[in-house]
Amino acid sequence: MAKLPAEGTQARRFGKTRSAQSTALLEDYVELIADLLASAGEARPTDIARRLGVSHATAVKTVSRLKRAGLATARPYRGVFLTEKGQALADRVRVRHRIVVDLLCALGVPRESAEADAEGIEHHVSETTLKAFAHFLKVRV
Amino acid sequence: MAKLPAEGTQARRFGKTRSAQSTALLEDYVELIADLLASAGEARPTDIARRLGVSHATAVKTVSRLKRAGLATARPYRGVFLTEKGQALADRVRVRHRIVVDLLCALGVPRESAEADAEGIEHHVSETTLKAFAHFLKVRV
DNA sequence: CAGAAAGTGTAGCCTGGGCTACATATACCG
DNA sequence: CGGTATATGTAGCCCAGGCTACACTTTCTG
Repeated sequence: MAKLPAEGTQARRFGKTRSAQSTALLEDYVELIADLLASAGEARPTDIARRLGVSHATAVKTVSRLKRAGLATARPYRGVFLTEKGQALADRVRVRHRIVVDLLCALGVPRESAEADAEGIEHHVSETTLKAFAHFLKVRV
Repeated sequence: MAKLPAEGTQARRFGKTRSAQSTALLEDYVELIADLLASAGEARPTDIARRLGVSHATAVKTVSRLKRAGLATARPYRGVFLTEKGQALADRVRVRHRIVVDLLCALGVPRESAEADAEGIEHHVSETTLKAFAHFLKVRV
């Protein structure tokens, strides 16, 4: 609408959105694995699959992608663990998730919706935006 | 942490996020096509491709998915148009996009980042959350 | 401690969304 | 009006991320 952005700008944004999507899944897995390790002491493919609502085969396949990406380690029949890099990512993701949920709640979104939407939103929140969220929460709540 | 959600809840959220991703692209296309039709009078596959930063072949393929989904019509070498359904979707998407961008700006996110992040975020904002955003913008700005 | 149950892994299939390469259609001009 | 440049469409490839089916471990239990 009368905006007519220089075509390169929009293209760049879309590219970024696309690549964000490819890492989103890995972030979710890493976050969940960290959670399972912390709460249950182990992260088994079946647990992961159940929590994510996918088949165990899908979970196994994705875990092998995590390994390829250097985020996790796993030995057959012995559960999944995070590498340092994976753990660091999990920490970052958890912090970001909290902030997004808190922000939505602060804006009046009911807890349940906030949790659900945050799951999708969080992967697209840049550092800059995250800082703005955190700042808003600090001064405004 | 220590949350241990009933496993079904989280699974449902992830499922929703996944399906949101599959419609996200179609929403982007529809929005862009509406934009091109409004500003240039026509939407050609090559323009779409350029704006989205993909090859024209990809654009053509996706347009055919839009057709299958009943959102667009296109005749060979004659450009792309939206069906009523597609136009309605475009309108909804545009409104949502505006609200998300405005909200981010209201929270102190610089315009440039707001536009970029909104591109990814908007597809995951539920009706409920969108209403909360709109309400916040009304009372608070 | 053997057999059943539960978990794990592998293979093979499908769809979406990218790409390049090539062939065809349209449009623009000398 | 013919030829070049641009746009369009098609084919075929790749990878991610789902799935089911099947085979094999591990664990639990009578």
